[in-house]
Amino acid sequence: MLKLSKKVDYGLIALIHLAQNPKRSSWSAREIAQPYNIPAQLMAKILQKMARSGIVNSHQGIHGGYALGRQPDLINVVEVIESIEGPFSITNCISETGYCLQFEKCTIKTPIHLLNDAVHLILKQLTLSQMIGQGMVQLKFNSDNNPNDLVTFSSIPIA
Amino acid sequence: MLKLSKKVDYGLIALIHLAQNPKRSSWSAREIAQPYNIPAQLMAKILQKMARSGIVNSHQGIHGGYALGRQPDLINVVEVIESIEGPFSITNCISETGYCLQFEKCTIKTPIHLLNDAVHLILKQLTLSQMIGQGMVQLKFNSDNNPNDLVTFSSIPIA
DNA sequence: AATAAATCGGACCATTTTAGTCCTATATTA
DNA sequence: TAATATAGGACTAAAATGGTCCGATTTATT
Repeated sequence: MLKLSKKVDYGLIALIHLAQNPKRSSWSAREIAQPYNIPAQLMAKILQKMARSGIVNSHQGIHGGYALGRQPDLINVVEVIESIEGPFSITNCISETGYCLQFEKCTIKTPIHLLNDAVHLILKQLTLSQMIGQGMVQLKFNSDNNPNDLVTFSSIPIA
Repeated sequence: MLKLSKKVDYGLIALIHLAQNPKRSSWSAREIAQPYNIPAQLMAKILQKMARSGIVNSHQGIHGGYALGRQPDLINVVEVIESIEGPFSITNCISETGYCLQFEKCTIKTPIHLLNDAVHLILKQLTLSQMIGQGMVQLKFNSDNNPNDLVTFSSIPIA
């Protein structure tokens, strides 16, 4: 149900690790995976996918490994998700090739599509620099009917 | 990846069906399921779950069936998700009994928690009355860094 | 009273998705 | 040339989801 996969969790952990250790020019998949008890080969696969989309740079060879491909403020969560799992969509009928039996009579297309856009925007706004605490508060939103509901992104836990 | 399940889709379709047909006091699971090509027994299970949490009322017997348990503006998407799938959480480590191997060293707890709250709030703001087009635009949000990004919930498609 | 049509709910099975492993090839440095 | 990395496809294992079956109960109608 609307869950982030472990692979994306692992990808984010890896990126945060790289962002927080900028002095080393390169980390191997194994080095990144070990302290978090993540299977090294799985971490390697995830880093390879992020490398294909330019989120990280890789180099092979005996002292090879991975480094951030961009500055932390230019890496957002949607990109990470899409690099690991393909195009982002909250539902089965958006950007889907398969035929949907409900399609013609489907009454939820419009609201779900709007939900999709809202979640997509939130994920796009959350960057790696915010996650490592170097960004200012960047995204906040509230609603017309409940102005007291306010969510503020900050890397510092909100009391 | 962060997908709404079919069961939730079906639940929403059922609720919209009930909301859009207020003249009939009761619809059976089969009647609701049929026009959308949804398996009737599965729809029955979903309606039963929504009945347990009061989203719909049920009555047994030969002319039994389901009706909305509340006004459409008092039913939101989070409730529907939680009635069908249990407590809402975007990740594996929030409200989880199982032990997380990454927990002590986990670096993504805080950002993921904030993401969770943001998505939760969006889902809470979207009500059944909005989905059937009887609500005004109710939720909009933007961000400090990209004020032009604006998502507005409306049951009328935005051009 | 009997019957028909509905909900209730647990057990079960099938399918799909996700997580993780294995293996071979290639690159790079010492 | 040996050691240690990435690249990537194929495969297997595990978990989540989707869907079915069945026996029990409720209730309106005949």
